[in-house]
Amino acid sequence: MAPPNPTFSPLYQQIKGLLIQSLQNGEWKPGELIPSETELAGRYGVSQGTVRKAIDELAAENLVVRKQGRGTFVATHNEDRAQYRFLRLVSDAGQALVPKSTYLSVDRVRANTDVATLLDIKPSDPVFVVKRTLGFEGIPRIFDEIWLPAAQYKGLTLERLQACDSTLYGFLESAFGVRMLRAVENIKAVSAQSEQADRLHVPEGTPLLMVERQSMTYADQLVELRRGWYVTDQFSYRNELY
Amino acid sequence: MAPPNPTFSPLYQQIKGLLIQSLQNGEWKPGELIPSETELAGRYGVSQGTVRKAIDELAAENLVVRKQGRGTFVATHNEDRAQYRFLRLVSDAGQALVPKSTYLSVDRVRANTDVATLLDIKPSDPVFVVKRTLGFEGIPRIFDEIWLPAAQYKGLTLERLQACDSTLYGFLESAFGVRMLRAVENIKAVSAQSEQADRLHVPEGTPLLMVERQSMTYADQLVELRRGWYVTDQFSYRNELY
DNA sequence: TAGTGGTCTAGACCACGTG
DNA sequence: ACGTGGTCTAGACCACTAT
Repeated sequence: MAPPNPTFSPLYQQIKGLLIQSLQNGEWKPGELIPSETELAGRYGVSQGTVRKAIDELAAENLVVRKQGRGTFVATHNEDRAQYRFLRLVSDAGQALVPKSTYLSVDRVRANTDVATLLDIKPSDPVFVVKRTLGFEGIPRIFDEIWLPAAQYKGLTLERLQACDSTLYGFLESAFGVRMLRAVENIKAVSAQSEQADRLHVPEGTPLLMVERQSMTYADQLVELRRGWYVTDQFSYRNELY
Repeated sequence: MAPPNPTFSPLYQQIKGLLIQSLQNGEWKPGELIPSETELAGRYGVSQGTVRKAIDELAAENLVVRKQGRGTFVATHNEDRAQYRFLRLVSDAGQALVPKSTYLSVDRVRANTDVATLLDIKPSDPVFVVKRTLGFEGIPRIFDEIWLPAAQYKGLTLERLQACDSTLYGFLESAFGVRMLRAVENIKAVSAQSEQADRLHVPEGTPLLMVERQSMTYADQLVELRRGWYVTDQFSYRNELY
């Protein structure tokens, strides 16, 4: 007899929202243990199964990591073997590849309209431009140009990047509290222009994979734009479809 | 006091296995409704919640599709709006793209070692080679070479492909009962060779995205190998990372 | 109105990791 | 031995779809 509720939202979704808030406001930091399911159930006044379903979704989105017998941890780009979580490369021989990065430059500039649009900021807002290469066995095979809205990365310098021995995302997470949660990539084939050819030690005109990535943190806020040029004669970009 | 079971397998995983068997042996065909959760619970002698968790995983893997109030259906490459489930392209303007395919040839040949390895069959086993283009607004922008182990596609001809107005996967599903469930892609940038340049109306040497896809059906059995060359100056290959 | 999947609960027990 | 997440159950109720 009761009318159906047009704005129905499952309890576990609301709990999920509360958990995301606690993650976002830093109540639980990357790498830390969050309270147990029963404790959270008590805190929010719901059953343990409802908390479980909320955490299930967070785990599916890689915001947290469950470890049986130990607890649930906030996901981190550091110290996990989740290094290079977003970079899926396989060598032609079929092995996974671990690149080594070399930072070339960091500049503070004003965003052009192109970059501003893709970062959802105002044109002429300040951004850092980071250039680097990723190499395998000493040979640079990826050249990245990375735009970071300056507002969220105050104090970024080339020296700090070069001094850091973790992943870029690991560094940005621990130094600026910016957590990369999700990204969208658009991939094309292009011809190497002079700068790319130079950085990658290939002739101009060499076909390169161009990967444009927009990365997001909580609430889908854009916090990185990146264009990478890949020399793919020894390896491939790997993707799985379901 | 009881010793832990080293070969522990959750009940819902076993149920999932039974459900997959029924899907595989054709008890429920693509597009059909499968029995309700309560009925399956009765059949297997478990609770409805256990069946639910099994079906949850099948739905997450796109083997079945749940529709609230109606039931659970076997996934299909036909009649769904799940057309081109594995092809994620976006135009530079940001819209999704719906290609139109043109079949060029079908040949029955013996697999070379390269193809045989990637299809997990014996060299010199017979395979069909299908060539086609995908176009947008009449302009061919993707050239595909598709290898299909002949054993599973008896009677495939160019005429049948040309006569069919559904997706390739939709056709292979209804004509041969082969369901593409999962695929792995390796992507590179290459220079257009003569055949590709010819088919795609671009000069030789044009940078092309080369997408090599291995497709699998139940039990991860390889049932397709495909190499596609994409002219990516008007659109991109889209990928989402989590 | 009947049947389906979707949510929520409460409680029991198991497997895993750590002391 | 203890606490955690993981499984399983049984039952109640809600939302959606079809008839």
